[in-house]
Amino acid sequence: MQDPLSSLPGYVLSRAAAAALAELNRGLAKLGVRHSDVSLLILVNANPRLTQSDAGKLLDIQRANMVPLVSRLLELSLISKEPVDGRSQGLLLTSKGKKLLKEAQAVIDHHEVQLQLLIPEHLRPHLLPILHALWDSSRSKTS
Amino acid sequence: MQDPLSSLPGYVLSRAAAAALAELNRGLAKLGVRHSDVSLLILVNANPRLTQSDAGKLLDIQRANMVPLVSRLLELSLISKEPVDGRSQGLLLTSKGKKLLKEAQAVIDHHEVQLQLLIPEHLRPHLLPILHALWDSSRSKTS
DNA sequence: CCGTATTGCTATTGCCAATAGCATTTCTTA
DNA sequence: TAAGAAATGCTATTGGCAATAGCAATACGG
Repeated sequence: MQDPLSSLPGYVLSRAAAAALAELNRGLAKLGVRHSDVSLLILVNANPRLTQSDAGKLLDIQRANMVPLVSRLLELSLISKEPVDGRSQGLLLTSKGKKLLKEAQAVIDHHEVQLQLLIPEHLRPHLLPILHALWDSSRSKTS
Repeated sequence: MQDPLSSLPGYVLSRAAAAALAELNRGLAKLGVRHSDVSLLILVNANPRLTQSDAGKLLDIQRANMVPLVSRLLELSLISKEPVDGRSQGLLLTSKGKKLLKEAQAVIDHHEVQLQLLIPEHLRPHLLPILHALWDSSRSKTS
């Protein structure tokens, strides 16, 4: 059986990412959240009163698509909104949100460790630089 | 602005893959196909009379999800079906499919080259081994 | 021959992203 | 300061892709 795809870095990149994401979501499912939820929680935790729009810019999620994401976290009482001015509202973690984030962090930490363990030791230091090289270029285009 | 996400390999992996995929799809859009279409075309080209089910196993796409994909390519006359036995049908590239694949290959080749160019030269040889390390582990779980 | 597995399919659901458009508020600057 | 431009949050819709459950027809194996 010929498999010309597994020699294409682009293809393997997608598959590796999909596998990692699926694995992460399996871990997060226990907490009732998805990876996108957690990425927002992490961001809000690090930047209290972050605007929904600004969070979207960092996460590369468009304003329109932030709405259901934020609504969901509001409904779960994981975040709250606090008016900043007449149109913007700063996001904050509730105590429930902080507690859940702590649990999610444990899941993520474990996930990241597992990821590293998959890679032969001598290649491990190169993982992040390579991925950043691939990602950062697209960032300069987008923003 | 704190960005705790960009130090997480798992997160950066997803973003890098998403960026690469989006870029590839931009290139393929001119041809009226998507990356998933092309991955199937490549596979069928390398393995004529491949069964839809077997292609799904290689691409990690479930049988049910292969249906719309194959239907689309049939409708575009890029592939054809040839009965193998009472239930299976082998997939074949039509001449139109071969022609389009050749154009798509050019797009992909260019895409893969660009990908490599983003990475500092001394890291380039490590790209594929690292990605395979991440991907292959999930393959042994799945199959 | 009979139970089991396989193949292709329908139908539905969920997640995530993209687009277009809208009302409100803020900023800019002439 | 008034007027145009930009930002913010939102609605509504669409598309791509994956997951699940279930079905009919066919093939396989003891």
